Amino acid sequence: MRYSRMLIPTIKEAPADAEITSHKLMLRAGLMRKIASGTYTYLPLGWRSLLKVITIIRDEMNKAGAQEILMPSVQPIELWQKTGRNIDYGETLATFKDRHGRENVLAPTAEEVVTSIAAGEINSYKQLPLNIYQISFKFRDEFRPRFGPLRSREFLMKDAYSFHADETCLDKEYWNMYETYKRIFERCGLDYVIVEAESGEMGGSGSHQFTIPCDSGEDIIVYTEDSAYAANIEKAPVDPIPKNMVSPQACLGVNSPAPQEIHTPNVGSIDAVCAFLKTQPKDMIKTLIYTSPPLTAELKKSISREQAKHTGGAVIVGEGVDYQHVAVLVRGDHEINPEKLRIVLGDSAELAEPEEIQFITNAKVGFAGPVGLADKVDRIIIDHAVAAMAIGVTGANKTDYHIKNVVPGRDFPLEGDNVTIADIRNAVEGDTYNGKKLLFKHGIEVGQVFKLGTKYSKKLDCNFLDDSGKENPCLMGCYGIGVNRIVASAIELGNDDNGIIWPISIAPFEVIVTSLNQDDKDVVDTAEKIYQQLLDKNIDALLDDRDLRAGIKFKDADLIGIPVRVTVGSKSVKEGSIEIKLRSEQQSQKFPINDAADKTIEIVDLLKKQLIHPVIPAQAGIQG
RNA sequence: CGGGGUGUAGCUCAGCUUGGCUAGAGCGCCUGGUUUGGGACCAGGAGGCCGUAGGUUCGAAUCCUAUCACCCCGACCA
Repeated sequence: MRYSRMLIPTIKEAPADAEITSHKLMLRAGLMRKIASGTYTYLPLGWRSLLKVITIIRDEMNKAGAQEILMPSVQPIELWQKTGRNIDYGETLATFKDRHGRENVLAPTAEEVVTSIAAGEINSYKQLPLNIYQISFKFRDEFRPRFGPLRSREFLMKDAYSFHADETCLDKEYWNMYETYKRIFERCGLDYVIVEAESGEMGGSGSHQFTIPCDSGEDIIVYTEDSAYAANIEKAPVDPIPKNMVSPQACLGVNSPAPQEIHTPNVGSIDAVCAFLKTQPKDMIKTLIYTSPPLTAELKKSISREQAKHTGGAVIVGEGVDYQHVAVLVRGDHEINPEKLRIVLGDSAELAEPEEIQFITNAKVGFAGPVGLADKVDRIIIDHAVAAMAIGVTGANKTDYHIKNVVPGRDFPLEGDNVTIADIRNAVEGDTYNGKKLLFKHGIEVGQVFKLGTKYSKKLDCNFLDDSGKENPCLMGCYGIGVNRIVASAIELGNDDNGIIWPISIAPFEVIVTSLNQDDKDVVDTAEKIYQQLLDKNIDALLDDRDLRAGIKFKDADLIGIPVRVTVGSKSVKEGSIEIKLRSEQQSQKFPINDAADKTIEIVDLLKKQLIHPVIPAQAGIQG
């Protein structure tokens, strides 16, 4: 490709709305342009990188025995209603009505479609296992798109789905994909970490996440100090805090002073209460009221204060569904982990509406507490750390009042039919797991493998006949990779003040031949010759043939981050040589013109070999 | 969705508090000349319904109202 003919609109200053390095550089290097919030056009250089990633993924997936297909982006909502995921996805699922009034969704993923396809085509165990995948655009109407391609509304995803007759077979394919993913990320030149993950809305059990550790990542990975265990924050378990470690006052137990109600007018927040009572968040007990399962949007709208009053009792009965109210207790300095809570509950839950809370606690939001709450809710779930508290401050279930000297176990029950003590909060600094200190790091999730089990096959009748003629639902696995995120995280990892430093495997070009003096025929001819030689040897080369000053060409080459630069200028050509410089190094090296192409090819090969990175720390003894 | 902020030239922004504008700067772009190994210099030039719609006023980029778009923060707040 000739630079003079290519659309590479580099800019000196980054547009004001770019925050993080990769986003800024992708705009500055002319890889993409924003068209609206969370939607981007990929320009020639950006698309080239994406295509290179796609090629690597496709190659490895095919080698692993998966077959590529293509599913539609527009899917009928009926499929989603069958699995109930139109509710789970909520607003993130973009829907529209077509001219006939049929409701469609813009695919955020494709479990429904692929399972319904498989349901139609799979009849016998003899057709199993099967692994099919696609690389296509997905759409998620993100609550808040940000960080450019890291959280965009439209993005490229590789999604693979496998079907199996038994657990052993699923397990085997799961690890096959796991190993395939390792190869993919290695070939992309990324340092990655594998962590245990919750399977989230996908359902099922068994999941690992492939994460690129870097500060701009939105995910938090948690690992033990000896790196023996790593998980994401949604999953990471914490050891219970031993009671006697909490406070010397623990021994006071029932001898603690009696609970005392205090007037705390308009003091709702933890911080405000702490300031008012001169206490600390860790000495407070937060009481949150959840509704499980979450109310539908219609039901939420229909809750008015009047209706709440008349609902009577803690249970709101929807159409054939029992809605439970659950009080969840965590320490003031801790955060509830929705995934852990979901597992304990066995169902998803959402914070209750203010009207419900008011009805249950008899107080404005901000003054709920566990004392006397047991009869008013269906369940109470208490975090280990709260159970271990000697004494604490809570809301009084009375507007503008709190209670101090509340002793868990004395002033509210720690056991009973509807009381559960469990690990339901996020790990924080200072926590341990298996007695080992937990450490934290930000990361970008670039891939995830799941065992889905029969969640989708049961709902969509994806069955097969086994060798005894009995019908069974297929066991499924699913495996996703965010293509745009790979490109963005490569830039997060590889950059300096001058611009991008690509891994050679996903760079838009492997080599840039910089022709410095367009008015010097020897220079032009030499550059042209080397460029042609490289093309002949299948090197992905860009010839900078623009009639511009040297400085601009160097700056642009650095900004767009081409790994190898061959510089052809008047001075060196006169003495029969050219220079080769790596983007990642400061110094260039001179070589005779005749050796230029061979030497360049040698360097490109070397860079490719160096891509194989060791897996850094903590992927644990998870495997096998 | 709640809170905060910003919309002025392709990009980065000034001007708005205290209306007087025939709207500015730097970068980028076009022309000519001098330069030419790390984003050159000089001269000339093109480019804006000041996000949009109303309103106040002799007069609005500036004040008021509405609306749209974009950016940042936000589970709780017990």
